[in-house]
Amino acid sequence: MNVYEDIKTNIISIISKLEINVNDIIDKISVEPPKEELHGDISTNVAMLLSKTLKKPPLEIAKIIKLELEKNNNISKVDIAGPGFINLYFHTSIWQKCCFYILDSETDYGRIKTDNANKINVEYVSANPTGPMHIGHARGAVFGDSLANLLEFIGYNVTREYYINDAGEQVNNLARSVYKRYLEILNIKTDDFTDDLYPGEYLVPVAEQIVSEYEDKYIDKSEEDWLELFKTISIKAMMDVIKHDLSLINVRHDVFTSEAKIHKDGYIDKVVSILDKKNLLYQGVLDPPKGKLKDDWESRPQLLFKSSLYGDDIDRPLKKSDDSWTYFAADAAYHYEKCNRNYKSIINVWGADHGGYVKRVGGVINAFSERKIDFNVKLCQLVSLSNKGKPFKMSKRAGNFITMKHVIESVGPDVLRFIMLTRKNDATLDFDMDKVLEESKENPVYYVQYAYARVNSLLDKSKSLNLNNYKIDYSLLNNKEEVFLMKLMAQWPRFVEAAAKAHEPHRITIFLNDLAGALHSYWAKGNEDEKQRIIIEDDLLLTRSRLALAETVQKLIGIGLKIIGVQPLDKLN
RNA sequence: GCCUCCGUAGCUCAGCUGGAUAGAGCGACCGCCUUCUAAGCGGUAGGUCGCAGGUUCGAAUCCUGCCGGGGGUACCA
Repeated sequence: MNVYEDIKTNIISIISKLEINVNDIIDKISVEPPKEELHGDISTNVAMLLSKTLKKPPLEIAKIIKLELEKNNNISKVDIAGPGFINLYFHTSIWQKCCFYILDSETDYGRIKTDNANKINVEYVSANPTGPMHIGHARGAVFGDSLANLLEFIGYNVTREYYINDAGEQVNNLARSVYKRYLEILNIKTDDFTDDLYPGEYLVPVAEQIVSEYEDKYIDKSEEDWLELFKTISIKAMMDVIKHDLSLINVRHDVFTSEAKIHKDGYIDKVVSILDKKNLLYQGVLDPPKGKLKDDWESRPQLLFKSSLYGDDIDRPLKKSDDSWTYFAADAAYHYEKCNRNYKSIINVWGADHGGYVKRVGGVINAFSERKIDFNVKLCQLVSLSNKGKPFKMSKRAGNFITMKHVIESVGPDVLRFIMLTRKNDATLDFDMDKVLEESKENPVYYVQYAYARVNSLLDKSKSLNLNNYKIDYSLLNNKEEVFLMKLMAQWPRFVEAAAKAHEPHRITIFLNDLAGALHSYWAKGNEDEKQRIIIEDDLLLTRSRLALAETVQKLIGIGLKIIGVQPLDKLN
């Protein structure tokens, strides 16, 4: 049951009797609650939209539509206001009906049945397997996972994917770093860690594992003898760490794709020949970048992809000066492989520092799919971690590198997940580890969880009252706070759908915050006036009905929390 | 230089893809616990939506140009 959708259908059927092409304006028709309460329950702009095509003033069109809408039994009053808005007022019974539907329905309110053909791929996290995850990775992980949940909720068949960057120089450096730790454990002197290596302590256990298995077999061997083995073991160990950390915040993936395998399976050659056939490759010389020129910049011809045809600033190289493939070449191959899996839509969740990469990957996807696959990159801006207002300056060198695991251990997975979704992805986010645990409205997580828990305490309290002997009667619920709650919940389906289509899971936390606030207000009325309490022992029919409303709110909060992956709490302390 | 994101109350930010008189929390000030959980509620004060143009019935929202801040700027991943 979706009141807004029903009214839109009603409006469309009305205007389709007029001599116009409804499809032209169907997406522009707004059917939404007006900001101003005085403007009714639902407002629509349809008369203003039709004004141009019908060549009549909006007010005249509004009058015609008004007459038709007045035939709808749920509507108590239709007003025409301002430049041509049509404002609808509903009988309270429709909100009561909707509320009953939410509570009674076995499926989650607002959920749309899965359409298996509607395949969508969401790639997120994809942290390099060179070390544990930090707070920035956490944002991408939570955002991506919640977005995947959200898309699933509105009926997409979602594949959750992780791209493992297990090829190239950085994983060789990982292996070299582990080799140094290996020598250290065996008391063999080595040089200090150079800039390109990973000095973190977290590699020591990996080296210990190798020592216990192979002893000193590799101490005096040359790199080519141990590199592959060390690399394989280290990458696996790091992926295990990452997967474990992700499991702590309930983030999971369906598919892990290995960059090394993309190389090995010959996808790059395939892609190069496809792009070449489409006349999108050439040998060329790039202009030096403007601004500060790097010391080692040299002008030379190289194999380039015509990404500038797809909105990129310049064409992008596929081969390095040593004739090996660039990261982009492998990434192009990876996305080609992804495109072959029949997704209608591909979403990549990246850190903002990869922003410059969007156009070229979009370019190859458009090239492969003939622009048929909808490609979206969601960039998550930086997270600045602080404690009691003082920013943490993180540097791997100084050893004050704060891992995601550390944050989870100090604030818990629910707080971490919720806070990560209190801002939209393209705004920077301040994460204060201390503030986030405060017992106040400063902390939106508990504000929502408290609302959920409060309903539980009502349920406990009411157990002895044998309320099941009474039948829920929502028509008893018509005071201001009650109707407000019901109207707010009726908006959920359109809200959740809009959030999913905009790829903005943070809107769920905002909705939950509003809903929790409305419940807290309702509750507080009972502090001012005993008759406004939910449990009233000498009116059990009313108690039963009010309690049902509270349960409905609780149920909807539970549905919303599930999308953002936060556990509801039955009790707060 | 170029690309990109951000700029809304003292602070941190929402604003439902163009709607009517711009909202919330924190901070400030004033109230509410013999009460279903006060991690809560109510109220007051606080705005040139960075600036200037443009698009139209209508702009915080879309376009252009500035100003300020973050990120990115061949051969890393």
